[in-house]
Amino acid sequence: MNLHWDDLKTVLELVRHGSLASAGAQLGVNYTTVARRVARAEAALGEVLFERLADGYQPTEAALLVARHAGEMQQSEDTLLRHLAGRDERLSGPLTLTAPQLLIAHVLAPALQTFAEAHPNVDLRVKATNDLLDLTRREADLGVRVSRDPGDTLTGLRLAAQDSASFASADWAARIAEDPTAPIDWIVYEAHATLPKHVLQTSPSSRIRYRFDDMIALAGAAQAGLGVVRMPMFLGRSLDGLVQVPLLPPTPYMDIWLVGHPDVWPSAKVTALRQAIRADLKARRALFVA
Amino acid sequence: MNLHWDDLKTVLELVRHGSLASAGAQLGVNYTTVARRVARAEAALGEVLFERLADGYQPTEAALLVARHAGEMQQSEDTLLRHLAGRDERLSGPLTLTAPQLLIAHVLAPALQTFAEAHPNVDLRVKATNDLLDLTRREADLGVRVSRDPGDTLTGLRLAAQDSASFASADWAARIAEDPTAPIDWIVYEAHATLPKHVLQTSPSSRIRYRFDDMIALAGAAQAGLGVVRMPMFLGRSLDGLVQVPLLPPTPYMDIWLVGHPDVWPSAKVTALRQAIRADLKARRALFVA
DNA sequence: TGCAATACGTGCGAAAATGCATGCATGAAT
DNA sequence: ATTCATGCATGCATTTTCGCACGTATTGCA
Repeated sequence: MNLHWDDLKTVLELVRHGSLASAGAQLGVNYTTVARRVARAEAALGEVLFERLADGYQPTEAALLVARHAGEMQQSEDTLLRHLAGRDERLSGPLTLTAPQLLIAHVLAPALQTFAEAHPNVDLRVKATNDLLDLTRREADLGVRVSRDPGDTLTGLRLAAQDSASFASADWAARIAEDPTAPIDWIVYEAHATLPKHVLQTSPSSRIRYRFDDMIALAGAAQAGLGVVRMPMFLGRSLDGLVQVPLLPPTPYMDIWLVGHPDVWPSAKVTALRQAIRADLKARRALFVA
Repeated sequence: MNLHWDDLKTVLELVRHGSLASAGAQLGVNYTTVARRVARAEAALGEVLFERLADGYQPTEAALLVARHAGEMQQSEDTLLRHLAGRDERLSGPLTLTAPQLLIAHVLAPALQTFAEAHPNVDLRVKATNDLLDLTRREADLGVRVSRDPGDTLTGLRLAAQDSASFASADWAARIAEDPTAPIDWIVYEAHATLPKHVLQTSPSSRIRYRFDDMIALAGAAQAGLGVVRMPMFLGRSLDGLVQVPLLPPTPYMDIWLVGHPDVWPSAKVTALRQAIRADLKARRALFVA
C-alpha cells in the first residue's frame, strides 16, 4: 500500500484543527472522509498517528512529524501557486482583493467599478474583512491595509496619508457648540484605548462611555447619537448624519497601503487593479486629510 | 475546483519521464489515469501544462515550474519517511538491503540467515543489484558497496579491506605452470579497462581477449575457461572451478562498506542488521585478503 | 436529572476515479 | 509498401472513494 500526498495534507489539517469535523471543513470534505484518509495514511506509514479519545483525535509524535513535513510541502505548494499567479499575463480569471469593509464601501468602490468595466473577463472577488489575510498563502492577491508600514515580507504602495478627527451626530455638535464644558460621552475603538491627551486637557469633562471592537458598529453608534468618536477623516465625511466636532483637531493617522506578495505583484491582473486603485485615490487625495 | 497534491506528483513524474505510460509505471497506475490527473491539474491551476504532440506530452514552462516545486514536496516526503523510519524501534516490518549480487551470494548470505532467524518478524527485502540505489529516497535502508569511501551524504561502516588477484580455470592454471611465456588471454571488467602494469611487464604475451560489463558473466566466462581474470580474492576463492594463478600478486582492492542514510541509521531494524553483518564479516575477515 | 452540543463510528447508496479494451496516428525497421 | 513499436484518445465496466443518515459516548449546563 502506498502513500497518498493528499492523505499527508489531511493529517496536517487534522493536527492543526484537532477534530475531524473542523479539519474536514478546512479541506472541503466530510469529516468521515478525514477519518478514512487518516486511517489510510496510518496503514501506508505503518504508524499510529492519532489516539482516538472521547473528546477528539489526539496526535502522536509520529503525527507531529508528519505534520511538520506536510507543512513544508504546503509551503512549496503556496510558493508554486504564487509563482504561477505572478507569471500570469492574462487579463481574465479570478483576482482576489481584501480590504476593510468601510474602506471598500466608502473609498474603493468607484475604483473597483472602473476596473471591472475596463476588464470584463476578470472575475474580481472582494474579501471585506479587518482580518489580515495571509497573502503568502494566496488568501488574496492584493490587500488594502491601514497600518504604519506594509510589513517585512510584502511589497507595498502607499495610497494615501490620512488624518483623523472627532465626529458626532448633529445633536451632539449643537450641544457642544452651546456649552463647551458640558460632559461628553466618547465611544472608543478597541478595549484598551484611552482618550487622546489633547481631549483630556481641553475637555476634562470627557469620559469613555462605550468601547467597541468593531468600527462599523462604532460608526453606527455615533450616527445614532450615542456619543463622540475619533475616526479617519474620510469616514466621518462619508457617513450620513455625522459632522466634525472641534474637540480633537485633525491628527495624522495610519496611512492607507496597497500590499501584495512580491511573487504575485508582477501579474497582469494585479498590476491593472493596482493602477486603477492608485489612480483613483490619487485623484481624491484631499478626502483623507484636513 | 481545487488542487490535489497527488496531481502535482503526477505532473512531476510526467515531466521526468516524458510519456504517460512511463510516468504511470513509475506511479503504479494506468497511463490513462496519468492523463486524467494532468487534465485535472490543468483545470485546477488554470494553466496548460503539456502540449499534446504526436510523440508525447511536451511540458510547458508552467509544467516545469510545477515540477520544480513538486520536486521540493517530494524531498519533504522523503525526509519525512526517513525520519519516521529512523525513530522506529520495532523489530518487525519491512527492511530493505541492497548489495551487489555476488556479495550476497558468496559473502552476505550467512549473515542474512542469522539475522532472519533472530528476527522472524522482520520482513527482509534484498535488492541485489550493482546500481547504487538512492538511500536518500529510501529505495533501501542499508547498502553494501564496494568503493573507496561511503560518499558525502551517507554514513558508512567499513566491513572489510580486500585484495584482488588473478584467477583462471584449472586448465589455464596448468598451462601457465607448464610454460610461463605462453600467450595469455585476459577477460577484463568494463569497457575501458587495461591490464595492470605488473602483468604487462612480467607476462608480455598477455592480451585482452574479452571485455565484459557484468561481473557475474565475467566470472562465468572464467569458469568456462575463456581466460584469466582479475577479481577480488573472496570471489575467486568462492567460485567453483577457479584457482588462483600467479600472474598478478595480491593487490589492495576497494573496501567493502556498509552504508546508510544518517536519518535511518539509528532505527532498531537497521541497527540489528548492521550488527549481524558486521559480526559475521569480522569473523571471516581472512576471506578477503591474501 | 435531563437536554443540547460536540465528537466519532458505521452502513449504504451515490459519485468519482481507475483500469481495460479498442482504435488512431506517427515513425522506424524490414 | 508493410509491419511493428510507441504513444495517445475514448467509451465502458469496475473499483474506490465519498457524503449522508443514523447511532453512541461524553461533556457542560440548566
